[in-house]
Amino acid sequence: MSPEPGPDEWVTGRLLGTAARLVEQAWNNRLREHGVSHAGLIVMSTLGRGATSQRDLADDQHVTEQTIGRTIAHLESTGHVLRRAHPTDRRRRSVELTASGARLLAQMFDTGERITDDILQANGVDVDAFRHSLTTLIKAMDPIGGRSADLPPTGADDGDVVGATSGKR
Amino acid sequence: MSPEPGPDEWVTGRLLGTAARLVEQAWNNRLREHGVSHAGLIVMSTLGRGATSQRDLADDQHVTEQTIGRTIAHLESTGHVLRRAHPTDRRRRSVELTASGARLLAQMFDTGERITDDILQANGVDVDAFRHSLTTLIKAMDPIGGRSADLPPTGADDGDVVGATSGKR
DNA sequence: ATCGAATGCTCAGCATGCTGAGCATTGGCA
DNA sequence: TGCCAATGCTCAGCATGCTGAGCATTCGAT
Repeated sequence: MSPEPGPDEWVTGRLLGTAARLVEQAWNNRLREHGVSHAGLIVMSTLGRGATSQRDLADDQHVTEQTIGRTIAHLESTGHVLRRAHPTDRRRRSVELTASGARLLAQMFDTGERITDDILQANGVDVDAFRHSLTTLIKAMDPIGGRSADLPPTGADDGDVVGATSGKR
Repeated sequence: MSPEPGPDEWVTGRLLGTAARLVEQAWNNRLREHGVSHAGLIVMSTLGRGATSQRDLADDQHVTEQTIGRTIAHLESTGHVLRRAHPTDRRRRSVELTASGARLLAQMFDTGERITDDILQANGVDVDAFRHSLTTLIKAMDPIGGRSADLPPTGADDGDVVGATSGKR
């Protein structure tokens, strides 16, 4: 018979999903006591570079505006984030960190949790190459091309992070 | 100390999540017309190797039994899968493919969609190394160690029914 | 200046994940 | 043999994703 999980190709997607889930879980376990989720932390880390609209956040995270809207609503309800009128465009809502949010972010920053990279390195995996593969895949598969835009360039060595796709659409 | 998206480590989890989401989406778009989700397809592909319990499926997919239970309920409601009493253990429910489910699986098998690997290869990424990195990460992070075990090794022989392991399309 | 398309956001509804609780069956040990 | 922990599954409830629809604002072309 066919004791195979399917075309070889299927394996990659499966592994990707499992790995992402495990990493997210690990983060959530560490973040639970602070009342924030992994998704929330990522949003907050982006906001740490300055206020933006939900639209820009959605593009940056590669999720829909509905999803980002709800996540932000949660962050807002816990007081980590604030939504106010956008200075020039009344359709938009400007999102920014509150003092409490900034404090939490800084705290997480300091602990500098290393959940994945140490494990990879300890097992002889080239982390940079691994990240590059992921970035390549994302760039190639992203349906909305390079919509994410005017976030300030990330200062450090993370060369080609997702959000770095330039070119406002 | 600069406008960074967080410790460098954060980037990996972010990329992983985004990539997994994009791949899942791509699959779902292709599977929608068949009334199956990516998660469902993966379950079905495992069942293609023979009936098992929900417990074993959960371990195999690295998700909780509650999650697998609901996914299977959906597959059952669309007639792709069947649950019956387990032959020896009345706590368990034996899950197996129906004729319709097997047909759909074979069909997806034949088309042999290549969503990720071609892209990676076209961009000079070593797919095997990429998979190896993912597997390493999963093995190291999996909280339930090696509970998923008694399923036949995935890569075994190749006298498969529809012979679509690769090379197609 | 006006009208229609594009854009930004929200609500409603569905699917996958997870945790927490609770029920039935098994299985090990006194 | 009898009892209690472990195991397999389900229900309830929450969070993140997505699609589809609908509303308000802005932009662009006439």
